[in-house]
Amino acid sequence: MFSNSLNRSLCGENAPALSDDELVAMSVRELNQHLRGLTKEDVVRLKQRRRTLKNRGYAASCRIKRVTQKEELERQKTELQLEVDKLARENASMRLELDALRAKYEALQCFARTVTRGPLSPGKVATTSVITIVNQAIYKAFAKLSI
Amino acid sequence: MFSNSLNRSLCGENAPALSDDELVAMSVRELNQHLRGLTKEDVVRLKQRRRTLKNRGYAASCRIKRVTQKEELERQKTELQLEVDKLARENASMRLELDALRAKYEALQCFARTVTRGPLSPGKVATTSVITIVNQAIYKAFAKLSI
DNA sequence: CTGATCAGTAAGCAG
DNA sequence: CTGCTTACTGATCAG
Repeated sequence: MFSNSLNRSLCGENAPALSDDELVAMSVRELNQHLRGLTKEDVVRLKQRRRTLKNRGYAASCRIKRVTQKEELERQKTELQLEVDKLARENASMRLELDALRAKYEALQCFARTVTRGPLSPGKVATTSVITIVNQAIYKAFAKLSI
Repeated sequence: MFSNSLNRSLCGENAPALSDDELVAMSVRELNQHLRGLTKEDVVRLKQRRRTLKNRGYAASCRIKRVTQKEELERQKTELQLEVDKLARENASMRLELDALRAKYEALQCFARTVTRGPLSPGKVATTSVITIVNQAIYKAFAKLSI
């Protein structure tokens, strides 16, 4: 907002009349060297100008930090949303798998119960026909289960 | 930052010398009434003061909005994190259930295959002993499966 | 014109 | 003192 190139022309006296960039980048030791032979008032003025320039920079970093943190927050939010979606998909597919398996298991269990219902007793029925019945049941059920 | 209560005492002349709060809350129509009989310069000054006061308020809302949005973002992030945790737990328990059911299913399937291995043929083995073998196998396997 | 936002400034706090 | 943050201000932009 302010022109740095004007600083030199403003001080026609001695001292190279530091630009804003030079002044703000200067170390304390360097600054003290440039302070030699200046009025106490000028020293205060120069130090205040330096402080103001520094503040300008601090304010800028503060703003940058603020937007950076906001972006980081939004990034994390997006990441979490993706994870939620992924887990939800896994969840749904597992639920389907579980239901399907439960159905298959129950069918197989049902068949097994059929096979074992009323333990086969020899002599009660003609054994040959019992065997035939068992075999038929087994083939029918297992075909249905595609075992 | 500035004392509003001082405004009245600063203008000893006519006009009640509006406080900041009054000036900023005033409608344009009300403002025009207070503008009667003032220097063109004073009118400009008063309008500028009003604009500055308004700006002060705008800046405050802007800051409030900023922190509100940040808090909202963090709230959403927390919410998503909770959902991730919940889904992950559901996921883990379903995976366990699925594995357990798969094991049970495979055991039952294994038993079923044993029962049906080499379809029973009458006459090849004494039917009575075949039936006994089948029953034993059934009871043993089903006991293990706790059907 | 009104409201919102940006960049600069000073005040004030913390290290 | 240095660095950061906040409130205020004027400039500027959008509606």
